[in-house]
Amino acid sequence: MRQIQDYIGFQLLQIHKAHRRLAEAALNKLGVHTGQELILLQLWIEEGIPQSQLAACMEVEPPTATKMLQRMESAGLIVRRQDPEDARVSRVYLTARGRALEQPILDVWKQLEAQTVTGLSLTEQALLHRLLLQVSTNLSQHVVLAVHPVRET
Amino acid sequence: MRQIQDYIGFQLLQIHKAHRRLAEAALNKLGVHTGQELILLQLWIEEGIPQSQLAACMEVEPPTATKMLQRMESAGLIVRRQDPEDARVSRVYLTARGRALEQPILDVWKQLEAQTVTGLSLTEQALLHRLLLQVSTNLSQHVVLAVHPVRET
DNA sequence: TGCTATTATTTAGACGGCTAAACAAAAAAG
DNA sequence: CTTTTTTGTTTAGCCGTCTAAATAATAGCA
Repeated sequence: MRQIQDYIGFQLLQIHKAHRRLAEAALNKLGVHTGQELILLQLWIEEGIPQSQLAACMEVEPPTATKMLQRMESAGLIVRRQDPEDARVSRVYLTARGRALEQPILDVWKQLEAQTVTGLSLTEQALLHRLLLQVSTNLSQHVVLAVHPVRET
Repeated sequence: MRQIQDYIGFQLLQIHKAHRRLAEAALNKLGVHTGQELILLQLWIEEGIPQSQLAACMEVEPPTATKMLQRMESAGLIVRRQDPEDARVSRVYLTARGRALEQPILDVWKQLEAQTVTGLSLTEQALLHRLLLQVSTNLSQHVVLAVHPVRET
């Protein structure tokens, strides 16, 4: 049987862990946690969007967004204000502190990307990107895997 | 500037999320959570290993292993027994329930892998594997990324 | 108008992951 | 042989992630 270590799926798991480790270390120095920078990234593009939309474009469930935003608000990175037209929606805005993180965080991502593709030619990078796009598509189909029943001996 | 969506690092993040989603859905039906199956995987190879070693080969910190094993013990998947020779180490053993999960879980992984590489030729799969190996190596160097100071306006 | 969906957010609680600090037992040093 | 150091595990507490259920406010419909 093939070793689990040979599975692409397993490699992706390990890579993700390593990638996260490096990102976390760098972002912590800026007072941010991995994941939060993606929220900021969206806000730098479009400030004041409803948090439901923020959750959607991050592909995260609403409760996850709620928690993260609560923490980011406590940390003084963002503020939330109720929409005057629709009292249900809460819109998210940057603070000066949140705005000031744009360049440093983009820089962290840039360095991390450089580290990630070290030793790969531009051709290989493009190829990897294409292959990962296919994988991404494959996994986004929300198929239901068959699960064989457990027969206890 | 390059969009963050074009970064290999960002693709890896999304892929991991999707992969985890599918794995979690399938494993839940077997009464297991993602991550726990990797512990079982190791135990099917080598039962009775010290949990420090288990943590090491999963590349996870000791407290993480402790928590997971506590839950898995509550769930009746494993048991932990103190080593008689060295009272510090706790060795991990499978229960019948944990042993019975071997085939179903391997099957889930096999299906998930098939889903992952759908549409890729064997050549492309080998290529992807090789490229990911390089990325894995790149990210395993525990370099320290430079972090530019934040200048608030 | 008033009742019923529907929609946006939050709370509660579980899980994987981490760091820092406590704890216990064995090994090393004096 | 006693003290100090090292090693293995655990506790506490934080963060991201999820699901299920509660809450609140708008929109729809009779």
